[in-house]
Amino acid sequence: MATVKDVAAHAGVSVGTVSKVLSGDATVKDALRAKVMAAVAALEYRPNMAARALRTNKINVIGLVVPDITNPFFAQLAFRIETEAAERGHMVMLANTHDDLATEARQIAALLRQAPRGLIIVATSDSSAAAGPIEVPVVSLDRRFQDSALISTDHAAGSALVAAHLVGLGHRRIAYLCGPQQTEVGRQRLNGFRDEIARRAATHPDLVISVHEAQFDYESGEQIARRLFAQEDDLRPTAVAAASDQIALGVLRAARDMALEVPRDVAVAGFDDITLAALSVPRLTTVSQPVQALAKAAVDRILGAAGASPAAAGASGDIFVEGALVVRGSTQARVPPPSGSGIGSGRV
Amino acid sequence: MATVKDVAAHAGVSVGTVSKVLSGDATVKDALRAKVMAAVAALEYRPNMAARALRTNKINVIGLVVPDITNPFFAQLAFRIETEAAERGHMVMLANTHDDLATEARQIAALLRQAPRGLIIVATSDSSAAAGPIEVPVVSLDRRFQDSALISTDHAAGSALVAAHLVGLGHRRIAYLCGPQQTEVGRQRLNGFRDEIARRAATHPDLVISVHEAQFDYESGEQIARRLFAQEDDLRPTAVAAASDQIALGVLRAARDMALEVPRDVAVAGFDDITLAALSVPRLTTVSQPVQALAKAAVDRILGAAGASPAAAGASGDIFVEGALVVRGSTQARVPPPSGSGIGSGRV
DNA sequence: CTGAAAGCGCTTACAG
DNA sequence: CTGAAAGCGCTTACAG
Repeated sequence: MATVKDVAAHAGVSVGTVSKVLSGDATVKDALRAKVMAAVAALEYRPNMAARALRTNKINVIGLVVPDITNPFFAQLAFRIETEAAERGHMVMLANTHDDLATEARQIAALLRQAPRGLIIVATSDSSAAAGPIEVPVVSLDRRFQDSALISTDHAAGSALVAAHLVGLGHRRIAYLCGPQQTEVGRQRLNGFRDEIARRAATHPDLVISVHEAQFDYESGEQIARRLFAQEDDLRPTAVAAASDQIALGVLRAARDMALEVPRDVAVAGFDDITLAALSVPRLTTVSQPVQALAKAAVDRILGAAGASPAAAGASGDIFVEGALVVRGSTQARVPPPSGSGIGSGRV
Repeated sequence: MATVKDVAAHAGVSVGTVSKVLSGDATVKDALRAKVMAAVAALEYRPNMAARALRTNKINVIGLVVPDITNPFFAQLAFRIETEAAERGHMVMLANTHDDLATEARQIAALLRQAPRGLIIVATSDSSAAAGPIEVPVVSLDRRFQDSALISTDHAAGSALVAAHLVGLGHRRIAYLCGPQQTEVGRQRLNGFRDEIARRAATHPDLVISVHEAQFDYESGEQIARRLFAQEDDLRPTAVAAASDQIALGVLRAARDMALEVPRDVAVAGFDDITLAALSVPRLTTVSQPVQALAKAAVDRILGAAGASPAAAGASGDIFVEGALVVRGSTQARVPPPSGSGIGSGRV
């Protein structure tokens, strides 16, 4: 491997000049610059990153910590983060914590030893233990790590979109299958949904909501839905919104088993827009998480936003990005939209 | 950050001794070792990886190049590789090529600049262009990169397992939906299936196989299956094996649409064992790829197998790992097993 | 068994 | 505008 020394000799200049040319120092005269560039090309010189890192004490690497890259949502985040980082000349070091606190601590320590530009951490679901001050920028993604700033989907706003959609379709008896209330995500999604329903109840006095706590999984969704669907027709909800697509898929299964047709007999909506949501029968109305925006915000935080909007962050430094309602076959109008709202008012 | 110098001063020894203790040099006397360790603990000393890398010219990092980490199979490989590497004290740098040749070349160059221990590459589907000699160990995973050794599932053997399973269940009229024959995977899976059928035909003269080329996707599977299922009962295959789960899922859909019950009217089997395979109705019989063994073999190749089996590699250095047949609800016996084979002979 | 010293490849004040 | 020199933190022959 050629070094700056070789390049300097080949170009007939000092190593200092080579270094300046390489770093784009504007004070180098064009003639010298050209000679150096020629030598760089001739020798196929590639800078030694370790030496540069030792000298400057920073390396173009971002550490990414996730519970399990096998989770499709985390894989999507990782994909976007890596792509964004690559565009800005940085590599990504990946670490899985297996959703285990001790492993998380170990992985973070290992990452820190590489002296990365910063850390993007999707924390383990157990609240993460404090682990001594970290000298590089750290940002939490999706799940908060210690007291670092959080970047996540605006779960409450997303749930509100679903609530508004269902009410707009004419549903008045709605069941909400919330996630575990000891999780922040579970709470925020429920709050957003309930608040929006409360707002709508002002103009729709007949609006009724029932809330049922589920796990974020298929089974609990199916189980709760079976109970709901076993009720008489005029008690049964006409729409079921779930705190996750997994739950909603379970609801879909229960409906099919109990000979209820979706969306004719009951509308169903989820949250997350996992791949399966577009493959179910019928396809699932849901809220897609703004993966790319989340990834970009996280990388911007570490590398410094180049022309980004620092205003997006609140005083706490937290950033919440709005998801988008994706309307598919599992929801449809119960009654025609009020004539006053005009043609197409049912679209979102 | 404390340095070796600080530790040396704190322990009252030279930096050379500190370094020796840290590297586990056995010649250091216990008394000194203890003093050094105490200083390390007191100062919370953490070695500077950049300095170590500069000096030794190697860094405990493995580069991993995949087309797209969002692909569940690659995500699983990445998860296992990272876990395996972490256990051996190494970090993983992740790069996505977006299945684009130019991006692949750029990502590999970027990775190489970090002077990693080696590169594990899942090549882009287009044959990868040569890109100058690479100085570190490189191993291809799943898809061959240039002329580097390949580690992959033994696709032919896996297909043979499916063929043997179906014949063993009593099927004599079998359709095989192969993958694109310009892909190596497509060819190997077809060859393995066809060879096993040919072998069985020796003892089952009535065994008939028809082969139909599909893409590795849902749609082409559904489309071909519709044609197959439109045939009269005594021409229609009693079993359909597909070169991928995606294809098989399409077959399942076609069967449902045409009122054929799986597995009663027709047995269906796939390949890959994607997550969806265990969620379909009925659940899909398939071949699971030995992800963990593949990952371990790849890491062993880069880091040097600690007590592994070098004998596993052929002369070419290629390693093929056998997948496992996973029997689920989509296949079942057409006829009782021959009495000679005893109870339970139908199990695999 | 331990220490002193060189040197890995780079960047960065500092002279000139 | 360019060059000479120090030094980042570590490891490793080499003396002793």
